[in-house]
Amino acid sequence: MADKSTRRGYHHGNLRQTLVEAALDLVVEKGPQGFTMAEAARRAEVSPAAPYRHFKNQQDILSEAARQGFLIFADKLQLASDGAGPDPLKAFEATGRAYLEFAQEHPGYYIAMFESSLSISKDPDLALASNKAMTVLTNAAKDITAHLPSDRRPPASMIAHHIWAMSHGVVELFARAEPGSRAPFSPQDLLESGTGIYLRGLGLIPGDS
Amino acid sequence: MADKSTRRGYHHGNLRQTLVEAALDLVVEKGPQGFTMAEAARRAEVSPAAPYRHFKNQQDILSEAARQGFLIFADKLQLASDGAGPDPLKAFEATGRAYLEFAQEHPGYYIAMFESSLSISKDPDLALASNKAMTVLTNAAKDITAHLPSDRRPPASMIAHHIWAMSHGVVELFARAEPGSRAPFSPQDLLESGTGIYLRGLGLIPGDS
DNA sequence: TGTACATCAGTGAACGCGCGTTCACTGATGTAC
DNA sequence: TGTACATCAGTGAACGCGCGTTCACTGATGTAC
Repeated sequence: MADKSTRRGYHHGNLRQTLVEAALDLVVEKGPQGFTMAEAARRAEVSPAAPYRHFKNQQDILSEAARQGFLIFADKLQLASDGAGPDPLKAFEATGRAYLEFAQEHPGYYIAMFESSLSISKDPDLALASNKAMTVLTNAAKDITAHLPSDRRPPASMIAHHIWAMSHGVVELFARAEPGSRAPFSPQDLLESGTGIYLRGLGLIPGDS
Repeated sequence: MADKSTRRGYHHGNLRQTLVEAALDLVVEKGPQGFTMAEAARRAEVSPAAPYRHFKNQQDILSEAARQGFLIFADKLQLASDGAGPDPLKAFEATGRAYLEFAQEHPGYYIAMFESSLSISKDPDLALASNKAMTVLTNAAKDITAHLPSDRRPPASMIAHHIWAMSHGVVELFARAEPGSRAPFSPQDLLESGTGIYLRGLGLIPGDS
């Protein structure tokens, strides 16, 4: 209907973020390495040289995408944790659900963050954002272990790593696959039941019920 | 010292497997998409056209690599399970350790199998090999749940999926990273402690000890 | 309010490159008799 | 054992392609006075 190039003069106005979003789409469509500078520029309807006004190089766009992703991710986890009421166990479970939800709602961010093999430690901004997310998870773990007798209390960060690993595994193996291909269980059910059994193992859920 | 092209006449003799191995190396060095037909041929010291005598196209090499990987993987898991003695719990734990070991010993296979985004369901041979591995895991799960009261016994395949997810998560997040970057715990410790807590949650390990 | 000028954010053409794949070919090997 | 011939497994040159990045440029915007 409308002219495609409406309201676009010589300057784009929002090219930086548009490029990041193009990268996110591309990474979802073609895999973490399927993203190219040229295609991103094409989708943003600018010349192939334009992106270099905003990013040093190809890595740099992905890096920025991952950074944004970690921040949104951390926020979402925090929000879920905070909004689950006073019971730290409920908060922890809500955080796990939020993890999976994030991966499904924002596959592009998730891929940029965890599958594009950029070295987090090399980019301070990225490291900061990543740590922020990890901290939310670790805090949630701290809250649930606070009630455990100290002789049966594993380090909170270890628990956080366990849950992170299981969540990530569920996302990669069962949430990304073609529907029905790999599991007779939904990713949600798998993560919920898995963390449930795990939490019982910690002594936080009674044997029955 | 020796002439590099010693004992290589017009025919290579073992090009098919050599190419698969080159692909495995490349995939480790440059990521799942970093593998190229041309580079694989170069490493095998044949012309760029030679690979097409053995493989239909690029996908086809990766597919074959993954297929081999699944078979070796299944064997290794089975061997670990069988060799752990009569206690099914020990067998299950040994299987988990074998999973991680495989990923560390054969990163190329692991990447081809789980990170190169080939659709397993499209290649029957690949599906067969993949199922074989999954079956080993499920059987190990079946054996440990056999002793549980039936009202507290989750489906074996669900348990298998849980353990698979956690193992995969540990591999991807903590075993592949640059040393010391992400975790204060070794991948081995993380997986061992994680499955330990999980098995306690199933009621298979007593509360203490 | 108006003007000169610096700076910003685009353009478009070009570069060199490596890739996947195909083609007609040829050397080596295996087999029927 | 020897020979004719089919088949197998290589070669090397070529194709068209899309990519990342750079360059000198130019149009648009913001600012000092």
